[in-house]
Amino acid sequence: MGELKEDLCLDCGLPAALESMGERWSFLILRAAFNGLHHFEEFQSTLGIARNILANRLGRLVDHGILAREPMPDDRRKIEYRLTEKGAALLPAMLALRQWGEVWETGMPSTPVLVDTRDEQPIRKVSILSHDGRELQLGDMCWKHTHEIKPLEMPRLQAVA
Amino acid sequence: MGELKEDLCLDCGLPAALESMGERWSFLILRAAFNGLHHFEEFQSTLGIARNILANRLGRLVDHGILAREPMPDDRRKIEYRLTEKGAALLPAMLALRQWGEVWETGMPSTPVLVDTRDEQPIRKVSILSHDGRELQLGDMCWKHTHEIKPLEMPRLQAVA
DNA sequence: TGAGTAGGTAGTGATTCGCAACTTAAAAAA
DNA sequence: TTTTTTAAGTTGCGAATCACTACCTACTCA
Repeated sequence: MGELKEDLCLDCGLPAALESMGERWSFLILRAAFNGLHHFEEFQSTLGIARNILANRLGRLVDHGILAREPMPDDRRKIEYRLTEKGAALLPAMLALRQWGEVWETGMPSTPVLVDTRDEQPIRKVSILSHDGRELQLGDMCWKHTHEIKPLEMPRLQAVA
Repeated sequence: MGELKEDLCLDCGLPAALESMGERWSFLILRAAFNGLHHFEEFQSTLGIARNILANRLGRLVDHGILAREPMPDDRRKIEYRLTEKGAALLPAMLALRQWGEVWETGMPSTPVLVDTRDEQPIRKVSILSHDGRELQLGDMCWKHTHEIKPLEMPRLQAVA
């Protein structure tokens, strides 16, 4: 991929994120991992991905610290790929994309669905919230440079001391 | 791209979403659109993308209804690409991915940042919330099939009638 | 009418992709 | 112990996609 102009490359997490997740299969492999798959052959037969591409993508995800690669102690041929903390942190992005696909492409809810273990109720739609918890649409927001942002005035209760 | 096995292909919005957004440049073009860019040359000079690839991606995003293509009335050479409702709905996914990149790749906040127009405070981190608003981590959730989910018992106030 | 500009196409070589066949090392079976 | 099976890759090859440069075509403006 060509290089971005500096001001769009250095200061935004998106190109950085795409460095590891910008390839088509990466998301699907990761989704399978979130669904509890751990082994090469599981990914391969479930996704129908070519073996060399799968090997390449798993390697890349491991290189980026998104998956951890570990031979199983009881059968050292078996390699377990499991999500790292960094990989697990991609869940909101994955879900947001999946939910978008449900609403705007397939028109139906996906299965299976993530539920809160506590009460088995489905999670909310991923959305954008203001600092005080209101849901925001694109029209409710604008772009500011970091230095333009004023710290929030807190109710000064324990302040002065 | 090869075809997925049916049970992973038909019932999930993610592969559907990747059909339009699975290519590397798509996210970056869309980010530029969210940042207020509207014209071919703006995208080209800002992103440094090859012209034919840009033309191809813009066309594809238009085909998928994510961008709308409209010649400007005052100068009909000029074409305006603007986000459709469907395109704007990708913002949570884009932000989630960008925030992930900030935390796990660049290690610094991106600029510019989205703020609530009302109070100019930055938005919250995109996260996963339970139906009643608690923030959930991966360990707090599990997968269920749709038919296994029981409707939530509501406090029966106006129920019986 | 001629110059400039916005938005694209065309040609070309490098890279990536998907498929099938092969490899390697460990485990299980005989 | 030898043979077979299995998990996880690697290799080779043709097809598709990519990026780079140059060219093209409307339309506008002087």
